[in-house]
Amino acid sequence: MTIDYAILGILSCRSITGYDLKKIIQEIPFMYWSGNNNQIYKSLVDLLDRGLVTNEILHQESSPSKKIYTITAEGLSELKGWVQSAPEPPECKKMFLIQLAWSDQLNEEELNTMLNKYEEEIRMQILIQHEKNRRQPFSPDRTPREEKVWDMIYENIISSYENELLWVQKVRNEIFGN
Amino acid sequence: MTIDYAILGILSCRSITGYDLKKIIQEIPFMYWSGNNNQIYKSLVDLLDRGLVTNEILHQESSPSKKIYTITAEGLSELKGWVQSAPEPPECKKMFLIQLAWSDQLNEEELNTMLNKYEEEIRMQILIQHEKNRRQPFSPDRTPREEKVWDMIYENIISSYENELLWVQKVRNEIFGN
DNA sequence: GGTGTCATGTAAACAGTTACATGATTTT
DNA sequence: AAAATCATGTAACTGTTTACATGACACC
Repeated sequence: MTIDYAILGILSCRSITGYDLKKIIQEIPFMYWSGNNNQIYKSLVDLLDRGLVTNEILHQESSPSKKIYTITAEGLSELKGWVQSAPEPPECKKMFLIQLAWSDQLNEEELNTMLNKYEEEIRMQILIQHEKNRRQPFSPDRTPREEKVWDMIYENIISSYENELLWVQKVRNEIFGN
Repeated sequence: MTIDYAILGILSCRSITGYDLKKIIQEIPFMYWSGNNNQIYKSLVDLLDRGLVTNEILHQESSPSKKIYTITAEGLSELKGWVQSAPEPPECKKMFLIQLAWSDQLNEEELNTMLNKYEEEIRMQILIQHEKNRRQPFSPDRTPREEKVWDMIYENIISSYENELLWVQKVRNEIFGN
């Protein structure tokens, strides 16, 4: 599971509880495990078994006990190994392309409405991204280089959406233009 | 299941067997259900039950019998309804961004190697896409407008990869430049 | 004689999401 | 008094991928 490496990465910056990991992963936009993410509890047990993390149980009075997870030396080298492993190409699920592919039954007005809705949706996503970046939920910032790298990651996401916007405009031009 | 609509769409162009559907879905790049895709057999049963498709069984001597699926009027209107339904934003899984996010353990050379590998991978994907387009595995081409739409879909995929290339170059510049 | 294609499917594994359970505390 | 937060987790479901099974035929 690749979420394992997302967990190891976050733990490489600071030791935290599963609950906090869950919130961070939900907030960081490029960690696409979006909705209520309960796989992390299973992953943490797995990482413990493999000796890549350890945990310290804090019993609190009048509140459930916390488990604070910390990455081990083996965890760090496992993470480093994965980071350097062969990168996969991006996998994009663009449902809209499939909808567009079968748009032949629609008249011009209906097709135009489709494109408008998509454009609006993309604009909304760009706003959401900017908002997420503004709130800065989590960023390691251990070194100036890392700071730059994280900036570039956020830029990647925004630029993907902006590229999509340009494309919609081109489609409209190509089909309805001149 | 969204693969249902991919199936309905293909059947809206021509009546074919499940086997052929499988091959077409595998070949069309924006139908991302990639590997050996056996869900379609289950989907076809489902679509039959819902009356969105019918099938005609051809018994062949000395060869397994074929089931040729045809879309019904209800299937066509179901498809039209879905096409016009609210579009989802693209969902991109970019593992590389997660790898990059935890690259702080690497030295400059190792980081540069990572970026080079990713750039190479993206270039490879662009080649594969162009090759797929060249072979033209399936395109409906029922109307000039549909032809244009399909061209734009292919352009979307290529342009996403090209945007990714530009981004890698920018990252390299931002981190190692000047 | 082994591999590949045609054509259907089943079974199992894995990944990811949603819903639910617990139980105390804090906020509205 | 109701809702949200803290903190852990389980169970069930959906979606996707991989592997396997069948059986005839064609190709090398």
